[in-house]
This record gives sequence, structure tokens and C-alpha cells, in this order.
Amino acid sequence: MSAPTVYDVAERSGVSIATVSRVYRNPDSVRAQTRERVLGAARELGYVPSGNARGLASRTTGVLGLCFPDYSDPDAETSAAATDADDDNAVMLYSDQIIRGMERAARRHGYALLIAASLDGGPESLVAKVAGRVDGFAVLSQTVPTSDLEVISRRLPVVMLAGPREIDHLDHIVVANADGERELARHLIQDHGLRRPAFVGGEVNSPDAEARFRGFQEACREAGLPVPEEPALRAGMMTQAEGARAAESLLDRASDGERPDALLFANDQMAVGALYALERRGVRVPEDIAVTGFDGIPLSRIVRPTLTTVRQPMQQLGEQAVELLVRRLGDRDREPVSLELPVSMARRASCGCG
Amino acid sequence: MSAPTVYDVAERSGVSIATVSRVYRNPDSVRAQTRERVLGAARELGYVPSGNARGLASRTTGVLGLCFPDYSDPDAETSAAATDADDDNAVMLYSDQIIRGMERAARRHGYALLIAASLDGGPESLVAKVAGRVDGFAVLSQTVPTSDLEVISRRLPVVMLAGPREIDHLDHIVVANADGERELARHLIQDHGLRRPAFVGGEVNSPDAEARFRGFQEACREAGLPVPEEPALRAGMMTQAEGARAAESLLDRASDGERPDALLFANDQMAVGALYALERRGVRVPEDIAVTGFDGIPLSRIVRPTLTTVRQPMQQLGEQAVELLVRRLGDRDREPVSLELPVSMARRASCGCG
DNA sequence: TTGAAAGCGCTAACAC
DNA sequence: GTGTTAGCGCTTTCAA
Repeated sequence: MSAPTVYDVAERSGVSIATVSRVYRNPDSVRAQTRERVLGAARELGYVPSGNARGLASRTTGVLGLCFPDYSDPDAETSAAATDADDDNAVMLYSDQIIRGMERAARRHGYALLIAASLDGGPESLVAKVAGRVDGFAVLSQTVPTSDLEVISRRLPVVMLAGPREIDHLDHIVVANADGERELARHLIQDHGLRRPAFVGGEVNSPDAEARFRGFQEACREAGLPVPEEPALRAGMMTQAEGARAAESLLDRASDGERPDALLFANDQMAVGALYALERRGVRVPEDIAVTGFDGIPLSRIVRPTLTTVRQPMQQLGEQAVELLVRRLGDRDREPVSLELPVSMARRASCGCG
Repeated sequence: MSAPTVYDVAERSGVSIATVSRVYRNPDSVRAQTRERVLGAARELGYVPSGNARGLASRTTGVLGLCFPDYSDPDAETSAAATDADDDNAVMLYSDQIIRGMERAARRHGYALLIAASLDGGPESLVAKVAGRVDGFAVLSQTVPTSDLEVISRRLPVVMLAGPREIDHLDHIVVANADGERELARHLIQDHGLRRPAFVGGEVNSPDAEARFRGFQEACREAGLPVPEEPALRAGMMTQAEGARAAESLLDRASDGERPDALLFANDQMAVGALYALERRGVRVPEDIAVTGFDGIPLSRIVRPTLTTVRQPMQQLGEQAVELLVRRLGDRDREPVSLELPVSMARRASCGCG
């Protein structure tokens, strides 16, 4: 009593397996009466076509994939307002937004979406699993070893998301990190008259953080301010805890005269952590010091003061990823493209705009 | 030059296809030296094992699925605070939370997650697609015709989420709708001394909304208030727009003396819509009238006044769904279970707790 | 430890 | 319209 197959359905409805197959793949190519008979038998038997067998025979799966890292911030602080632990789970992460964007776009094109967060493994790794079950997939940068992608991308379309273009024959989408941070810094300098901005970055190998730093540098240059060679500080994980530490260490480090008048963080998590730390030390934001983030996570709108930041269009990123995959599926030989999605600035209270 | 297969790898590394297979399935059963040779050949060739072929041969996919309806509120109003359209996309939907919960739990168990939102179709429907590619899957109620589930669940584990138990041999998880609403109403009546609460429900066939209404009734009964037979009003889609309309119509309908002093909505979306409508009419919340929702969507914390509501543990729902699936995969004959997840109340400003 | 061979359930020519 | 017949690429006994 194993699962019924086309053979069972065919036998029960007195047709050939080819006809059964047709009923599912192309109903109109079968006489209505025959079709009903087949469908009837299928219900009675509890027949469900095997996606595997189908995929194997037709060499397509109708599924697109996404590999992403686990983006949750393990040491997020609970804000004063959000006393309920449950609420923190309601914060939307990058991955959630990308998934949403991809799922919708995929649906429009008739695909389902297979998702898997990174997990290391030998030959039988995450990617392998996803790669073997989809027609094409998107990868968030730093999720999958480049060498694996190198191999896999020879066999199916892969689009790289939000990182550097590690493999140049792949489609690739980034957000305008440098542009966004430049505009943000320019706003602080020009509109708020701040003169001693400090940028808190991430690790050197975080391309997003580095691009944002470049934007910061450009704004300094434009404004005739000293252009730092390096971020004032680098955080490893870019978490809230590290943002808090960074804020404190930056205040401690400097004598009053040279204390920065603006802290530009490479992401919102750090900026939020800094906000808490500054509050604890009685430093007022934005009166004593301005604080900005990057990403536009929902939390940035909930903290007090609300956080001035740059919104990343993550949902769009997901949608575009699907578009590129679908397009490449349609034409394997098209030129690889590299898209840059525009970002938009959210001027809020933490820079003095609120 | 089609994709390389085990045969290609086998030939190139001078072993049999069985050995190649073993290298991927059970590396330790192959001599280290042989293994390296195989792996080397695989890289050179750009070999990626076909999930389809694998699934077909082994009758398992290593994938769990989720079918959900599209939960986005098409006519959500932009709140005064959220002037930027982008921000609205950052609101986390049920589906996002369930997906997150399922993905994490699935990952822990070594599964990937296949997701697909409802879309209608003939024999080649959404479910069929998902069902054929997974080892088991969860379905949000009202997403898939019961008759389809009936058939499919004969062949693989299905767990029903957040609805009535349509098929009694299936595992099933609900949240404590009635309990939550009862507690909420009790709070309004006992702690805030409100005497004329009105419940705004959904369609009769929305089991969640009905369960919440039952909770409301119970609270009225307990308190010795008149127990309504029916919700004061029923909304079809339970959107913000309908919530706004409901609030207005309820105010218009009653003369001042019998105007309700509390509006309990069957979900947050409607409650938020009502908040906007009341503000437009100059009715103060909670001074003139209390408003509550149900669900605990992030927006409920962002609107002003903040919305008193009942939080649904959607992420847990996803996690539990995976647990049930995994358990059933381990033992097809276990008794079907029906879990009820506890909810928790969020007392906020819109009921006067602010 | 490795190989040979028989499927897994379906699709896709190609006949009829 | 419908049936026949090869595979699709892998796992899995069973032998060696």
C-alpha cells in the first residue's frame, strides 16, 4: 500500500499512463470524458503526482530558491517600550522581507519558493540541497562559499544579493550603500551644521559596511572636512551590544572639545544599541550628539528618539532577484547584469529632524 | 553538454556510480582516498546532485512545505506617522512570522522549507505542486480546498494551522482565540468599568473571528451584561477600510445614550482602521470609547493610541507545525493531535491602560 | 570497500 | 486523442 502512481490511476481508469500524465500537464489535450474518468480515479486512489519524478523527467522543478544567513540579532536589547518579549519576535528581518519579495514575484511567475538558512556541512551542504531542487536561486552574500557557487552556477542560474560581485559571470544586485550614506552624512553636515561626524563600521570584509564608509568619506570630502582613512571604530558583528560599546568607547576616548557631534553607524542595530547606551549615560540625542543608522528596520521607527536612517528596499531586492532568475531561465546566454537599487533616507528625530 | 551526472563523475574518477552516490550520502563508507578522487572529479565537472533523482530513488525530499493565503491588507491606510510608503512594507504579516518559525524549526531538523501562497488552479493547483515536492506540509486554514487535503493527506503528513479542524485525522494547531478575547473583554468590563462593549466580527465562516466572538459572549455572561447573539457588525475581509466603516456605522447607528463604550474588533487591522476613523470624527480613544484588536501585529504598537490587543504566537505556530510534521514522519500511526497555543494580552493605550 | 543492476514515477517523442 | 517506449539521475539491495 505505497503511494499510488500513474500506473495505478491508469489501470483504474482504463487508460495509459501517458494519458494520466496529460491530464495533469495539459488537460485540454485529453477528451473531457476521459479526463473526468482519470481525475475520478485519482481522487479515489488519493493520487498526488510526484514532483520528484516530474522534475527528473522534465528537468525543471517550478521552484526557485533562496539561501540566506540567520539575520536575527542574538543580543538585541529589549527596549523600554517593548517590555514584552513576544514583541521582539515581531521585528522584521532582512531575510523576512527578501523572502516576501521573492515569494510574491515567484508566485506571479508560477514558481514556488524554497528557502534555507545557512548551516554548514560537507559535500551535503545547504546549497547542495537547495541547488539540487530548484531551477535557479538567489544567495545572500556571505552565505555560501564562493567556491561552491562557482561550481553550482555552471549548472543553474544564481543571482547574488547585496554583497560584492564575487563571481563576475553571475547576475548581481546591490543596494546603493555609498549613495545612501553620502546623502545621510551630507544632510548632517549641511543641514544640521555638524562638523565632527564619526563613522562606526563593521569588519573589513563586510562590503556593505565598507561601501557605506566610502559614502561617508565622500561627504566629508565634499564638505571640506577631514577625510578619515578608516572608520572611527569597527564592530565585528554589528549588533546592538556592539553599538552600545562603540558609543561608550567613542565618548570616553575623546576629550570634550573633540568629542564627535554625530555618530553614523553602519547599521540600525548598532545605532539602536548606541541610543540605549547614550541614554544610560545621560547624553542627549540629538541635542548633545546626533545618531544615525542604516537599513531602516522597523525598530528604527519605534525607538526613542526615532532613528534617522537609510532604508534598504529589501523586498524589492527579492522581487528583482526573481525577475533576473526568470529572465536568465529564459535565456541562458544573456549578459550578466549588475543592478543597483536606490535607497531612500528617513529623516527622523535622532539627527534633529523629528 | 548537459549537466553532469553520477555517471560522468564515476567515469572521470574511475569508480562506479554507486561509489559516487555513497560519497554524498554516507562519506564514511568510502575510503578516504577514493572519496577525494570522487569529490575532485565532481568539482571539476561542476557536478550538483539532482534533488529530484534523489527524491525519486529514496522517496524523501528533505523538504517541508507551507501553503498560506496572501495576508497583506490591500487597503491598509498609511498612518500619519508612517508617511513613507516603504515603511508599510516593513509590517510583518502572519505569514512572515509563520514562515520564520517554520524555517527555524525545519532547519533544526535538517529540512528546508518550501513556501507557496494560494493561487487557484485546476488539477495543477498550488497544493499539488507543494505536495509533490515535500515530505509533509502545513496549511493555513482556508488556503486549500478541504477536498484536496482529504486526498493529499492520505499520502503524506499534513498539519492544519489556525482554523477549525476540518479533517479529523490530521494534526491541527490553533491559538486560544476564545480565551484571549474573553480575557480582553473581561479586562474592559472589570478593570475599566465599561458596560456597553460591542464586538465587530468577520464572516460567519471565519472560525477565528467566531471563536473570538464566543470569548466575548462568555465575558458578557460572566459579567452579567446582556449577551449578544451576534456580533454588532460583521466585516467581510476584516481590513482597515472595513474597520473604519464599522466604527462609523456603529456610532451613527446608536443614539448617544446607547452608543457603545468599547469597540472590540476581531482583528488588529480593523481596529487600526477604526482608530483612524474615530480620530477623523473627533471621537477620543480611549476617553470617549475604548478600542481593541486581536493578533498583535507590529502596527498595533505603532499606531496612536497604541492598540490594546491579544498577541497570537504565530512564530510558535510555525515551530510547532514543524514539530508535529517531524513527529508524524517518524511515526505515521500516532494519534492525530490538536494543540491549542496560549495567547497573551497586550494592554496598551487604546483601552485606557496606556 | 566497491560494483552491477534494478527500479523510483514521471515526461516526451513517436506511433497509431 | 491515445498508447508505447525510452529514459531522467539517483539510491539501494545483493554480490563480490
